[in-house]
Amino acid sequence: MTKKKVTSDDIAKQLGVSKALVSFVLNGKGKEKRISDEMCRRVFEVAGKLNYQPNQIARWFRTGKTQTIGLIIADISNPFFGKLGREIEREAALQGYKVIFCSSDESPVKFGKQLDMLINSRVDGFVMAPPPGSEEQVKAIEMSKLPYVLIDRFFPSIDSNYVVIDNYAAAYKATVFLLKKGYTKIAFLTVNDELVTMHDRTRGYLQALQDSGLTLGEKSVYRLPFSHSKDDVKEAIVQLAGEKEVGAILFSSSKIGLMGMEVMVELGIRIPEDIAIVSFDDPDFYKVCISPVTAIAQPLSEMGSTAVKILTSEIEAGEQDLLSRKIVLESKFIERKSSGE
Amino acid sequence: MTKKKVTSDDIAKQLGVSKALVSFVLNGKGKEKRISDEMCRRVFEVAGKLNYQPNQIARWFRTGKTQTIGLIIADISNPFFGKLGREIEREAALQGYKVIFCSSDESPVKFGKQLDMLINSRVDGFVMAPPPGSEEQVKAIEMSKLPYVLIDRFFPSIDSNYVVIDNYAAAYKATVFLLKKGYTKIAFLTVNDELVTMHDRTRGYLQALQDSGLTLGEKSVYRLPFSHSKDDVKEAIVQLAGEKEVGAILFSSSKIGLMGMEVMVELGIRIPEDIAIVSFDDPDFYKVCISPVTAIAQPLSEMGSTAVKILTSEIEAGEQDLLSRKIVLESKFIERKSSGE
DNA sequence: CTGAAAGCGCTTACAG
DNA sequence: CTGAAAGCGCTTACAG
Repeated sequence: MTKKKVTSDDIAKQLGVSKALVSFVLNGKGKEKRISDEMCRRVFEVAGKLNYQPNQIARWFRTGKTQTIGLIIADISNPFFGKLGREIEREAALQGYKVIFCSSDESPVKFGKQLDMLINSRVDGFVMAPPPGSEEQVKAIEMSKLPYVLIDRFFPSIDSNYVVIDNYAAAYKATVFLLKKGYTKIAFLTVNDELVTMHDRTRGYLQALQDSGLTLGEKSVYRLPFSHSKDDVKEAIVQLAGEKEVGAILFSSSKIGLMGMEVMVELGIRIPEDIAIVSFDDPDFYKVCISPVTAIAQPLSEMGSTAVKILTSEIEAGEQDLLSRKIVLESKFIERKSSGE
Repeated sequence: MTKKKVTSDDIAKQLGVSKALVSFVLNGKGKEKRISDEMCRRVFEVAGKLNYQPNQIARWFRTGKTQTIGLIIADISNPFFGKLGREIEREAALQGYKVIFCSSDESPVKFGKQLDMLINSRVDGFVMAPPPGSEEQVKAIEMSKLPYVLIDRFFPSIDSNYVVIDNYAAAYKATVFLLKKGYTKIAFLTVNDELVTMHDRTRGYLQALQDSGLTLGEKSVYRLPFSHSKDDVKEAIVQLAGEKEVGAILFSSSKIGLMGMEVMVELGIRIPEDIAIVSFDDPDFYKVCISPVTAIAQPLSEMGSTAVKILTSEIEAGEQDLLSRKIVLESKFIERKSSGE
């Protein structure tokens, strides 16, 4: 168990050849460079005997590639991003990439700093869910010439790769579902409505109401402040349950759905007897909630692996495709008890 | 918006000085090296004007430090590790480190590969929750001379840094709590009992039963197979609810607790009327479960930040402390409805 | 007190 | 077809 790191030069010296030859052989270019089989065999033999571990940093430095992906999501402790992150890690590993995780907390400033840090760390590319109001930061990536794929969100003003679901259709469908159940007073509780992703959900909801001939309209969309706290949710729910006499609520994410349920439990509002609920996202625990939650499940596994595949193909192509890949996947509606009989 | 990367040499040439001087100034060693204030000012000025971004890889290569921590947990999509990972990321960022996330899926083989990959990527150290049976892999880290801190778990056979909670005491307390509620038939559902962490929970549970004069003992400990599926949990629960006529179950983790509740919902077993439950861990959703879950909350924030602080202090000290830091934190018992009146 | 030179460990273009 | 040499962009020990 020696302490000294063995380098390619050590192998070369021991064999009386140049370290260039060692490098060729170890990188599988022996054939290509017409190095004799016997020599190749001996290089591998000595490398194994010395337990040679190439210094990756030297390689990165030389090649400019780090085999690293920068991932920026809102918050890794949010189960939605946890599942997504897991898939991204899995697919990246499959392709020989490691991933640096960053949580932006939906702050454009933090996001910008993380982006700079990752660019300076010479990641090969990014997968990210940019926070609201971060168009400038995203555009600035262009300067670095690094490829990136947006996930869960995108900006209409930026022509980029992205992987999202059809949010409009999903919200429309969920709202129609509640209407068919007989609910007429349906509220929509959301946050980050500036993001297309979220706004498409709002649009889908409103359109479904309109198409049904109801005119509750805008009044029933509750846009929570940017950094929403449980108190904000509470205030909204108190109003909805009280004067608004709402019969059902559609939550625009599981994070807000969870907060909503917490508040309802505290206030003694029964689900679905007093108020029925449907929620975007489908974390595992929705099955065991106070009333199992009717959910709009996103194909997180497919979203994550698709994003990574697009990214690595661009990294390996050496430059960005002229054509951005814009992937829109379908979600799955899962009925449970929270939406009533 | 030029494409060419600016290097420290560009700044040096423009000022007619050596790039060494530029390096000194930019690294805040101007004073130390007695470089005139005027020169320092000009260096910063030109660096700003050229929008100089030092090539971190070159720096890493030169210094051998990457300002990167390797984090290996079981599964980032598990809320327990999600919260923990979030705290680790936060504290690491505070200290100027980025973190590469790896999920081992509790596989020693995968874990070993991730370790090798991270060592070759020259991370500065590790924070990890090693899977059962990975003693050899952990010991192998010694060869790399890299510092590491275990989290949530440790191996009695390895003298290392670690941060855990007092699992024995927590399980003991939870069991006594159930006994005081009047339950006499209490089962303990667990997995990975080979890990001290988990085994300490088992011991605490058994000791509490013994101290109370009850002799249900071993028979009520259900050790699920290593890679437990919902079917395994179902089988156990069916037995417990049926012939065993158990009145309460203590779950050894939130992952298994969630599965347990799913099964109970499917089987129509009411909580706590038919069977009361208490669970280790306290994910957010425990508050809104079918019956809000009485939980043993771990201080995840403190665990994460403590682990990172120990690690970075060792990284910066240049070598491992002779004394391993073994931190045992307290957990918090939170009573909710799932444990009955 | 200041600055030129060496060198980290690879890969690859190029000369023989 | 093979191998010696250059060079990636920093930092720091060392000579002046």
